[in-house]
Amino acid sequence: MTAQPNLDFTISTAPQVYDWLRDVILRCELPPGARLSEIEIGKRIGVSRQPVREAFIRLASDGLAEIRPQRGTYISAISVSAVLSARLIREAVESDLVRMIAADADAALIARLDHELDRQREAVARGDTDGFVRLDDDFHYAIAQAAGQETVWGVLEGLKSQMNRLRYITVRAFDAQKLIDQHAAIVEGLRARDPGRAEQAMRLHLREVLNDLPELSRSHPEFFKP
Amino acid sequence: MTAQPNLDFTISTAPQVYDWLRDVILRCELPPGARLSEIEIGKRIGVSRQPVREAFIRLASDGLAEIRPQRGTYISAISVSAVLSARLIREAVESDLVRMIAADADAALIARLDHELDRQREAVARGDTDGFVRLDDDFHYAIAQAAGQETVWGVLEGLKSQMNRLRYITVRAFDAQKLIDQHAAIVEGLRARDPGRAEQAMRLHLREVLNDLPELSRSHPEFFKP
DNA sequence: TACTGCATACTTGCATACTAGTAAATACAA
DNA sequence: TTGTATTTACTAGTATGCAAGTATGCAGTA
Repeated sequence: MTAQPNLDFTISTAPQVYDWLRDVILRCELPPGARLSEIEIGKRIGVSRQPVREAFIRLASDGLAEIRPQRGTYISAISVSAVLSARLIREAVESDLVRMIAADADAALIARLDHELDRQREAVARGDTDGFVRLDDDFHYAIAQAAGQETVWGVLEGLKSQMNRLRYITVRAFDAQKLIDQHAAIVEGLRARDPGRAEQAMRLHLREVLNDLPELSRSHPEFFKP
Repeated sequence: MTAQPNLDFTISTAPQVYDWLRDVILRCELPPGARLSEIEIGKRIGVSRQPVREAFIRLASDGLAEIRPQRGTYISAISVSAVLSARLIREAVESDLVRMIAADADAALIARLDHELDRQREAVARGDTDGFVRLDDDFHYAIAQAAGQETVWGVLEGLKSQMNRLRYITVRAFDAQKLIDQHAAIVEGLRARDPGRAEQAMRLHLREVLNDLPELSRSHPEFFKP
């Protein structure tokens, strides 16, 4: 973790420090359990303790950091129960969303989703893992948008933060082709205007993480907590 | 808003200030749009700006306050889209939970929920509105608990914060009897071990707020934002 | 009366000094 | 060598001072 944020001193620095640290944590450049220091980070980016401290407070309220008074601040371990909760909530919500739009899925929507599938295949073909992760998000956002529920997607994004770190400590490269096939199954359900089929495809897709989580938490117990 | 928090100076004051202000805001003792001041609140409870400021930062990241640099800090207006999103998420998640437990709802669970219904009827009989609100939460928590998803309920509680304020600006007293009947319908679905019936009863119940929201936002436009 | 410009009194953002609590290294004794 | 007391370095929590942006009221002008 040597990189620095690009600070714009014409606007408040504390939120910029927060955005930077959040990104660093979610990418596991600072691994769970790593120690943070107000002074050390302040020195590195050229500000006092105060803005760094305010960033820590927000990270702690997100569950991404843990402030132990008079002891130190640490990157939170990944909470297995938080991951499972976020997954369950995603499944419940996104299966409802896909059901809502299935009945009158028009050609424009199907074309949009088919296009997203093409982009996903291209990313996998050129081995662009980070790009695929972004496109995966784009696909799910497109469905929320079609349901007119962009705000709901915003809430889900917040919940996903714990799950995000999982991708970076995966033992083996995750099977992007499998995920694309599952996306395609969802689109097929929509193309057929079959709510039940689209819903089941979505549920199956969002249960995928359940396959990897036990193995992950076994092989990296130091990164997890109950 | 004349009350003061009971500060325990053996532990950090900033989180106590946060808890107190959050409670005050959610009970609408400080209405949406009201102005907060670091100095003024600090003086009132006998601490400096710093702990108050840290409380403001957390409230802002919860969406309950809005910090306008060099201008002031204000209680956030109730976001209609946030309320609608929280409602949609609740419906999706809780209908899934009730479906999960319907198939093997045992006598102990039914007895527990029947008991909750009795307590709700008692609260209404003695006109204890605040008590009923708490019991309403207890009922839904009991269902989450039966599904082994206490953590999920914790997440939902965070989302509900925007909805909480609605209860306190209701034009007319809300129809507690109607809500109890809806709760009872959910229990009937569980007693019959009928997942579909229990789910539909839960969905109907959680759509109730949709009836009041338009009227509320029309009659108190100053408390709402899109 | 209506408008402009400025003085003034606020606000939050940031830096810094100080306090108190923790933990680890060290000195010392058995 | 082992166990204990003490010192020391470090942490976050709080208070406070200063800087810079904003709103407001008032004086002066047309």
